[in-house]
Amino acid sequence: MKNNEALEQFITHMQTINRHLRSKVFDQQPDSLTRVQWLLLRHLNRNGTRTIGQLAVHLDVRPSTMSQMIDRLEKSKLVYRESSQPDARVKNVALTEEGKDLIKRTEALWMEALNDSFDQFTKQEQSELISYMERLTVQLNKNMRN
Amino acid sequence: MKNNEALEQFITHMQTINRHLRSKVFDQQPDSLTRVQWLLLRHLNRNGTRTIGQLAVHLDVRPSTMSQMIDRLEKSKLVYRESSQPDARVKNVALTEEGKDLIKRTEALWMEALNDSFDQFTKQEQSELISYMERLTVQLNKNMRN
DNA sequence: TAGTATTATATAGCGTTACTAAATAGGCTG
DNA sequence: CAGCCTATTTAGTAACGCTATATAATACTA
Repeated sequence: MKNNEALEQFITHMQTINRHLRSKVFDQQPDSLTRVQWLLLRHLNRNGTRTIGQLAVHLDVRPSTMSQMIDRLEKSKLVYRESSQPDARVKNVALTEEGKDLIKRTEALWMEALNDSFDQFTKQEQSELISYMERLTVQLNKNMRN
Repeated sequence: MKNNEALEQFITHMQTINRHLRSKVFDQQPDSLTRVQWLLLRHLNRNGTRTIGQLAVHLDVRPSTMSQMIDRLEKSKLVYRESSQPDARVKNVALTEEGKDLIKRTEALWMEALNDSFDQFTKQEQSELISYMERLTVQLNKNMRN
């Protein structure tokens, strides 16, 4: 198998799996959130309060984009902004109780479906897979710095 | 490592790596294409002519969305539609020469950057990683059918 | 074969995403 | 303190993505 072919297969699988991660069909939950909003809320739920800038970096969008996304989520009462210290320019974003409830309600089915597939691997296989991906992540992030 | 934690790490890495796959920063090419347009064009370049419906399934969007995306790419003279047989309703989409040129010009750097990271693995590791992802893909697609 | 149901795509409308440009306020440095 | 940089906001615009609807083509059934 030539290298280009291996890489191409990898890319294809990556894109396929990621579509599952993003798919609203996947979790089969009827709600009014967009895919991106859902992912953003989940990220906040898992990782806690984040600044606008951090969230923008995380999703690889401009801070202005993130600010406007947070506007809409604030309007929906799913997140709130609060000022931060020691830098008064920074705004932290956190989930409201309503936001937390929503994620909890909708995440379980999503996780379960992913787990159904992930569970086919042994513990060792899981570790190995994660190790590969971590190595890739590290290297890709390095390349981004160059 | 608890199962939920392993899965969470996997998800995080997946999302990080995929952001690289999608990032226009990643390929550092100045052009007027959006990320989604670029991915779509590349898909056509690699896989040849596809129907609107097929493309919609591939990107997990509605056919109407895809039709309008193709409208814009047709307007830019990067793709063209042509009727298909034996079903007269079906429209095939193919790259123009201009579209092909553009992808060729922009893809090399993108592939090279990915390869820089992928190359850290031995051939055996690559095969193993791809095998894991294939197993995941198959299982996830099965779950979608249920 | 006629009528009905289903399917592939197109079109329009609307909210969201994502970018750029510009602005404001805060922080840092010489 | 002035100038420069930074974090976020606001506005404008094109693209994305959905729903609703329409049209034409195909498939199915009595």
